[in-house]
Amino acid sequence: MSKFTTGLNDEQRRAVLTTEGPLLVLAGAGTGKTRVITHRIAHLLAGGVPARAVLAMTFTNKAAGEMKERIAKLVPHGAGADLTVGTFHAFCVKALRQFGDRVGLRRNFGICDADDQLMAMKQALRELQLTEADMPPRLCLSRVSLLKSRLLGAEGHLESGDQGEVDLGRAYQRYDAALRASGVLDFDDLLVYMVKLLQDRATLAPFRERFRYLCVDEYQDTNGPQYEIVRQIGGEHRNVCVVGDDDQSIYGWRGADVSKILNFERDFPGAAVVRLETNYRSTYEILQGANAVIRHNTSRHEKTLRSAAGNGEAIIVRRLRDENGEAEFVVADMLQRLRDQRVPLGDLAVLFRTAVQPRVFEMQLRRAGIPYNLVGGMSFFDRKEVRDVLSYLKLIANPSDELALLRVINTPPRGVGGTSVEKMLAVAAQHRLPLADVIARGSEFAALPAGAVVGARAFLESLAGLRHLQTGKDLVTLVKQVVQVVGYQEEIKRCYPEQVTRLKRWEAVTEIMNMAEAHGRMGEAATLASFLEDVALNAQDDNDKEEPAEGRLTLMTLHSAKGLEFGEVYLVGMEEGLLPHARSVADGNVEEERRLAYVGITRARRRLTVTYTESRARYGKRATVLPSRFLYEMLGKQTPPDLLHQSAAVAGKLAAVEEEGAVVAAAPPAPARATKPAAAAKKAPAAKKR
DNA sequence: GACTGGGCGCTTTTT
DNA sequence: GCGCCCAGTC
Repeated sequence: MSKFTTGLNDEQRRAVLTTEGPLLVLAGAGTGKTRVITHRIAHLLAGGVPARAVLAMTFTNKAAGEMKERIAKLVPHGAGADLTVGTFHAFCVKALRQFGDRVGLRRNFGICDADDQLMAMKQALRELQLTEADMPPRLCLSRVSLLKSRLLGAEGHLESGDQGEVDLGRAYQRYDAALRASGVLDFDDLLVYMVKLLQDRATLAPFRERFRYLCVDEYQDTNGPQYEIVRQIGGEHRNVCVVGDDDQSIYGWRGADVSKILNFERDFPGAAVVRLETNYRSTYEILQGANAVIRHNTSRHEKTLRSAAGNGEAIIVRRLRDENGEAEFVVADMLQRLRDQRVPLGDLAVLFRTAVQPRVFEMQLRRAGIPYNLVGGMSFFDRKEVRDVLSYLKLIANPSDELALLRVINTPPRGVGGTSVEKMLAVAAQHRLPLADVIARGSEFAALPAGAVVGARAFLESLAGLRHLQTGKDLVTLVKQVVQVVGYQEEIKRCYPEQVTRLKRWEAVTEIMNMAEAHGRMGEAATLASFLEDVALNAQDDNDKEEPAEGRLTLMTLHSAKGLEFGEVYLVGMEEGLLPHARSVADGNVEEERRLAYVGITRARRRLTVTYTESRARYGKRATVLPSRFLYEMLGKQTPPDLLHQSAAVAGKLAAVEEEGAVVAAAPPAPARATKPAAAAKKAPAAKKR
């Protein structure tokens, strides 16, 4: 026995005590997953395992932070200091900084974000003379990312008979070449290069020797390279504990591979399996609804959530006329809960499928004067000013960062327009020189417009002049000087005549200064490079901390709700076409949508309200909509076959439009509709007239 | 080279 | 219905 098992149920205890050999913990929503992981690690340490032998990997910084914090509370002061707890990406960056030269990386490689990726891809497509119509950059990027997340290179596509596929392969190659030339890696590369690194036995051996106990959180979200990293490091001693819930796998579209958790017992023969099914979060009624929905998925580990909390209120289902009515109802209901039931604001959340849905809710909430927090949306780091200033900094840290250079080469305008940049790039390609060198030696090349060269060169030289200010104590000075040297404040004034927007924009710039100041306090270890790395890897988190959690209600997508819980949840837009999303229906991904619905339902502790509408404005047009099949499932009803047909027809049309020209056999024509969508709602208890 | 309007096309977004 | 891209003007 161990003191770390007191207060745990039998299954949790078994998971904590099973320290040797492979272990799969299937942790349903709200079953105390984090508790098990943290107690298990504390138990390992108490049993004499040195902290430095433990490697725990998560997908988010938030999860990593929480894990560290909770372990620290369990073990004697300082005993957890040598644990390696972090995201896969952070772990890989650290390893690659140390050994990256073995796989052809520079020590000071940068990490590029989504925006840089898009720029690189656009550049690649331009070079290949592919128009955006032939090959939309975003789509191309997501396909390349998907390939990387399966550890696939471009080769397979280059030999394809299909021109589109060949183009994709070539774009993949050009894109990668652009990143390499800039000395940066994208997020997928961090994992892919780590796998490459571990392929070398001599490099792998010390990792295996050191990390004798592995733990992976949210294993259902593991992609190809991540799995490979776990398999390589843990493959010999096999002390690999993975924790996750296949029913909450909602990131398939970006490469997460549920089959990894479904096949764990095959991949690690002899694995112990623990199912955590006692839910400490929600009422019996809510879990009934959740179980009833998820039961309809076919490929899953069988699990049924049991409520430890006992009975509560029935799930409330409401049908509304349209999205405005939906928002009105929800906000009015919330107001009533706040006033009459004294429900704290922080206990309330509205969850939705798509980013356009919250708009009407925001309007209503503002009108009602209720403070809310919209999670997601544009992040601080997506703002133009932030991206611009960070690009200057990236250029100072790494003069060959061509992506950063291209972004700000004419910001503020310095006479280096698109045509000039094109010419410079052409010269660079022709002479196989970095863009920065072409600019520096501009006068040697007759083909270049003199004015543009002078402007670009002056810009690069002024940045180079600041390169000496890179240490921790000078980070803030550096940012201030950069902003001053390029004249960014004036640029903001020029672009935004309105005082209010101007101030907001400038605020973002000063916020970077604050971040630099905070980072500088790390002391000697703080450098410009470490600052940029921190920003790249922790961007999302810094966004989160802005939220004054209490005293605001939450609006967020189902995706961002995973892992959270709220006293009272409004799951809105429970309609065919929205949840499940029409696109997913068309692609045959209804099971992942069902998991999304399941995630939504299981966020609620004591009260769940599900709403759907009769009509909804979509792409500016109003259309009649049907209640979601998941609603029927949740209520234990047969989904009308009609509804599925109609939904498939709508989805089919969408797909046909998208694959223009392709002969897509649309679903059979919708039968004469006669379903009464209200039927489901009528049965639902507690539906009250407003 | 820098600024304005018409046209198109749309999920989700841990790092 | 909104934003983003490109094409057209000054």
